[in-house]
Amino acid sequence: MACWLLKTEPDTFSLDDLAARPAQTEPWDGVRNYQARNFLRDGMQPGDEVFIYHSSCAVPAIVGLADVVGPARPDPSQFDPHSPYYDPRSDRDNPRWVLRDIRYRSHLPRPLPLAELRLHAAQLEGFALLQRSRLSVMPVAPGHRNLILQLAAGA
DNA sequence: GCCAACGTTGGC
DNA sequence: GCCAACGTTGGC
Repeated sequence: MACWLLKTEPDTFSLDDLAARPAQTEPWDGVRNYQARNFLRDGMQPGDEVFIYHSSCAVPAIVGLADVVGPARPDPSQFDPHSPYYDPRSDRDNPRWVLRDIRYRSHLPRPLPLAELRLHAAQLEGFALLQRSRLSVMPVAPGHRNLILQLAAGA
């Protein structure tokens, strides 16, 4: 079972917001980057594990865990002219953008700040989050996943 | 608020 | 198909 990381701006939608949703589940919409889209659409499987990361905030950090629920499906916001995610060039018969439904699992024992992850850069080599990547959906290698859980659980 | 990184757009 | 200009992300 694969592991992923999703970025979100907590001012817009936080882990707490996810936990407060009906069925603690939210359509993860608004992804408008092709590489991220491909991970969402082609990489993820139902049941996969997801780290939730808070970006563009006082302490950017990995804050919790969630699960992928069900298959990829077209992101309705791409067809909504009033949505900030509207894409007039997307074709209804061949939608360009997809979303996944994401269900809350847990908060980490403590948030794990990006600055702290950087202290372990050697062990996290290849982790897209540390390479100033603008990717909002990225894979997490098993070894990296275990280290993250270990750090969040420990000192 | 600054600015570096970097993905996307569009002229040629 | 190249690549410069542009816009956005996101840490600091």
